[in-house]
Amino acid sequence: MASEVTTGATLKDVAERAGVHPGTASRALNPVTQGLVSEATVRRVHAAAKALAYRPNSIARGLKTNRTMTVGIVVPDLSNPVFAPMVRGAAEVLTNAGYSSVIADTDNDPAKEAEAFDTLRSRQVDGLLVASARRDDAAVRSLVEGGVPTVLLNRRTDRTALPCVMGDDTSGMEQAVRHLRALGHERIGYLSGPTALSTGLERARAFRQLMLELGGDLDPSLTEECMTYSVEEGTRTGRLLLDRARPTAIIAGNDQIAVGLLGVLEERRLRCPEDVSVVGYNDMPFVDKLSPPLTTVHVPHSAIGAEASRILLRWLQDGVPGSTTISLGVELVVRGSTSPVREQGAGQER
Amino acid sequence: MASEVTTGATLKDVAERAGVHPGTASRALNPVTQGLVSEATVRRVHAAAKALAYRPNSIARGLKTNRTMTVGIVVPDLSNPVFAPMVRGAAEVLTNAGYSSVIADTDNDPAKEAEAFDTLRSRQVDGLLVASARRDDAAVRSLVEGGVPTVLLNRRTDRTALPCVMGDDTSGMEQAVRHLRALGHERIGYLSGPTALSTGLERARAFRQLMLELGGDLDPSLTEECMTYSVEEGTRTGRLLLDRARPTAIIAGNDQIAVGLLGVLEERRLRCPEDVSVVGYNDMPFVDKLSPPLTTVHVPHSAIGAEASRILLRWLQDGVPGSTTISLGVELVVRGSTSPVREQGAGQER
DNA sequence: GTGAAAGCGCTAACAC
DNA sequence: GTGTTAGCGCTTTCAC
Repeated sequence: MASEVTTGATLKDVAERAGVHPGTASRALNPVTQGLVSEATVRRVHAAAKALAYRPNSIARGLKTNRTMTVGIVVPDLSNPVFAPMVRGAAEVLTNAGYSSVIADTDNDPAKEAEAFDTLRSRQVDGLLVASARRDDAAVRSLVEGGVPTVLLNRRTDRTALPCVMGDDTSGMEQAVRHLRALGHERIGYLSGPTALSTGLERARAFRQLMLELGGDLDPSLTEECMTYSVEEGTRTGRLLLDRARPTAIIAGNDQIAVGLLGVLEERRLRCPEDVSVVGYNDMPFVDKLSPPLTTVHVPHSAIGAEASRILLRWLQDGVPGSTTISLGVELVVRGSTSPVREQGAGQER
Repeated sequence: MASEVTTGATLKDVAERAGVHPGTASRALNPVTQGLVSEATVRRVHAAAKALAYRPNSIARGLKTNRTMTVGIVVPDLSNPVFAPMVRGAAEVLTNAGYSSVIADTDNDPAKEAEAFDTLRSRQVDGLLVASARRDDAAVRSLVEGGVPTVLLNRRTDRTALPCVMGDDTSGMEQAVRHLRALGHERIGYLSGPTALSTGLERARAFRQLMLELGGDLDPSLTEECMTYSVEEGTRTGRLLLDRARPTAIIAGNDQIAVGLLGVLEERRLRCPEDVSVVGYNDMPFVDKLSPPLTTVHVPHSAIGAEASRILLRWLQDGVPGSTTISLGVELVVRGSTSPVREQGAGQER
């Protein structure tokens, strides 16, 4: 007779082999209920389980207990270097707590996001980690109404009271602006991320606020908004900005935008940092190897994922959402793309 | 009475509302069995389902059908830029086929890998995509014995006959060596990836093979092996190599190693590409922005994930493993880190 | 074309 | 301490 490799042993098989009832076997195998069973039985059952290479069917358990020990993680684009570490940080904490992570990539598409939520709920995930939220996100709102424990990562929505873990954008922008002001820059350009995302809006607001406080030039012609966080948009808006203004420094809404901007500087024969200082945001891998190495705000993405998971786990355990928004500390990393402002006119026009 | 937001409607509820038996409702809702039900009933059931916002419980379905429509994806390190696109490519194909993806990050730890396989099997995944395999991987072998449909990505094992999708390492290395030879390089160094991984071994073999064929210098002092694919190891082995040899060009086992090497070149005041040409492998994001922009072999990681998923899907459908190993085309991308060899002695000693 | 009933593998309330 | 029983939500024979 062929050995039954594919079909694993069931609890009934284990019970039979140990000469006990399935119910007893279940108790013996579950660490929590194990105390209700005699030590000898526990040993026998465990031996039988081992002999049969018994693997509990968590699907069946989930059906009974109404908990799947699974959480859904929804990201806008896994190949974007800021989200992968977030997922990794989250998955690690989740795994250690016995949870599995189902991943969904929305490709920055609201329709796919809604679909992902649907699928995930169908799969009875116990909770959700969402990094794809737009400020006005109907799908996320319906999640709240559906009562699914959900924690937002990095991006938050405007009108929902969901817990959210993110980097401290105000602090990050403050460090960036102070750094530039300390170097003597007054005309500071700003290439904003999309303000349909909370990160884009909040960094832009913080920038304006800080410039107001520290007395920089708030000429609106010094600001341009990208439609997406991408190198291409950095290129496009960088050109627009430099076509009409002469900032001595530019802050970019994130590192991709900064990279696009660096390209524009090069194509216009403007040197960085001598002619224009540039500050990015996120501290993506390898931006320290660019030329010049990018001065940027380091955001602890992995920690964001980990912390969000802990909040979700607590929610799952207590049944009530815990903390609301928490901002993790960020830190400006000064590298080669920023330097003191040059004397007016000293070579700005090549 | 409080509205029952968290507990979704069940099939029984839908059936009741439509005035039919749950079995009938099930048939009406399932596209395959829908033909067995009168059109009027189908409409009534669908209406009821919609009204109750019915969401089928795929857990319960899985218990009955023995298929969870879930596949596990196991990667060694999600924050490594080569794996994220692979996962993304896989998840997209899988999602379109109605499957969900459970992700597991092994952190390059064999023990964690074994654990991940266990968990995933417990969760009754229909199949597995494994990108973390070592050449000698006991855990993967036991997967085969367990009969779990599994497709390997990028890295393959020595003695298992599992389907595997990867980049064509021989072709990649051939293009790299030919390029360098065409530029006049004869003393070509090689910073190998770990040969415990199939990619490390196969690229190293291909390198030696090609050098033999094209008549380059095969002095063993021109080769050094990294213990991991990392910038640090690139730095370490780069120093070792340059301490004892004077290659005019160096090929790195991957881009991280190349980045480490670039750092060593800088610290030794050797210019790239004037003094030493450098070739990487993988074409990670942003290596085109390094200085100099890295010449490297482009590997279609996202396509590897997608193709592996298709093979797995077919296996799941037909019940038999399809193709075995398939190599996807790779292409050398020539950028600024390689140039013609300089005259002997012309400035090599600063 | 539809209802009835069994059962996937497991857990938990209830006996004894 | 252990056996019994019911049932999680669904699919799928089998009747009719």
